[in-house]
Amino acid sequence: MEKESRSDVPLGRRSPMASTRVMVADRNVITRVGLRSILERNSGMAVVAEATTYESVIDGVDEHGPDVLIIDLDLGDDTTRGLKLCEEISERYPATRILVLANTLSEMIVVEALRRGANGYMCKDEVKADELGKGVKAVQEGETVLGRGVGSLVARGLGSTRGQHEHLTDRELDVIRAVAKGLSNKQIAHEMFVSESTVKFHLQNSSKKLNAHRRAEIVHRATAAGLL
Amino acid sequence: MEKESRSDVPLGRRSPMASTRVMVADRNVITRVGLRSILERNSGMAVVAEATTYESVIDGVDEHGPDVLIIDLDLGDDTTRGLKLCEEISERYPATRILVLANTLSEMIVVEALRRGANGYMCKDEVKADELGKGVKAVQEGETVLGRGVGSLVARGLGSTRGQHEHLTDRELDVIRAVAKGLSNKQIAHEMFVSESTVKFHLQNSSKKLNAHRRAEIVHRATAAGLL
DNA sequence: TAGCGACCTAGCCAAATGGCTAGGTAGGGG
DNA sequence: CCCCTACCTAGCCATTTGGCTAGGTCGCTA
Repeated sequence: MEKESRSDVPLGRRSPMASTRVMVADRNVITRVGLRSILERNSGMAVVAEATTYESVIDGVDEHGPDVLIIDLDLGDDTTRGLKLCEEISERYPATRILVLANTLSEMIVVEALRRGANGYMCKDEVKADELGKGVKAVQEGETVLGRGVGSLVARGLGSTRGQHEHLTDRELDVIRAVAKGLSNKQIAHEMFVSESTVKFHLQNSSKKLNAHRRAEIVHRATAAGLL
Repeated sequence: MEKESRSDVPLGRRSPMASTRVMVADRNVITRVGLRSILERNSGMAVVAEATTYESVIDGVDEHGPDVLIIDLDLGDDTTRGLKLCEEISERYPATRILVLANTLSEMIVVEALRRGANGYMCKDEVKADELGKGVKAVQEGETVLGRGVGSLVARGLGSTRGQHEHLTDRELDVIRAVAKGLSNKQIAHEMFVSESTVKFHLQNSSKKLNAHRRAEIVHRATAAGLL
């Protein structure tokens, strides 16, 4: 509790104890309660707000101006919305640091999140209790924190020549979702009111972006990345 | 299905306070802490043991003889091990009721778990705090509990003529995992030291069991079911 | 002992896919 | 205005697939 650093933080909002004010965004009650318990008990932090939907995150940040927002990108059916949320919050509320707490680990999502303003990324299943408090503190102080497993994953990715994740377009995702349902190109074409060629076109592009060579692999990677 | 019986509960083990003794098996610290907090605070239950690996679950049950074991089937890389664990515990320790607390919802897994001795199935992301306590109590008293979303899922499945989930064999899973990696039948055959025909054979069988018609769909369903 | 399930192999054929080249439009931003 | 992106379409051809029938062995259990 001996930090004060950043003078651009709205001091009026901070408690006299200068304890870190945290907001938790996660649809899972158990996780919310667990985080609150761990953070407040062991690290002397205060969870000042919770959110369970994409809509309510912004409101919570706006109202409570937390030092750190701990967020699970998957607050509904679409992880990409979580990514957009990171971008919006880091732009509109630069005083609030963002620590992503994910269920799954995907290089693509990690990189994308950091690129859009997240200051840390941890994996729920890997993290240990004491690392959480330390991570939050570090993020608050401006560091970039990568939890267990995350760091090595990203490092491996950086070493592999390609830095092009250029996310899938809406149309590509539509096609991939249809492929996952087991539809043929012809069926997908019919369902989307386009020609079979177009479907193949989108799939070819998806293949390149995901670095896959077979539709089964495309589905697998997209699923693992939480894009489905 | 409404039953009321429940005079067959082993009273001898219950504490004088009649408080429920719970064991939690989950690799995720946050979930463990959250469950403990919710159960002990709101429902007057006691979490007497925790486990984070398949190996330690049996030991914990044996040593503490909990009334209810709350378990996430995915305690490592292989959900099927969680299923086997259900079977073993319900056989060797019939006094301990099993409540599965899963991350994902898949009809196949739910049915399989219940068939192998689980007494309840809830989904982490759907369940509300008060439902947890009630669910644990109900399970302890011999009821079968299906959490939010789970019940309707199973009901839909039962209505749809087919009750054949006959789980995938080891070999079939091997093939599916290879398919997910984007390998062709030829490559898989080579990797597994069998003929291409055999690979096709396993895939045909997998298709029927999962009710899929394309390898992409097989991968998707297997993934959704947590078999990957 | 017969039956069953898991496993393995072969061959056939229509259909689907992957990988490519080579075009087109519409909208946004420098 | 031009460039870039997302989107859409066409055709070609080798390879892969889906779906089928028809065999075989092994080990377990009724």
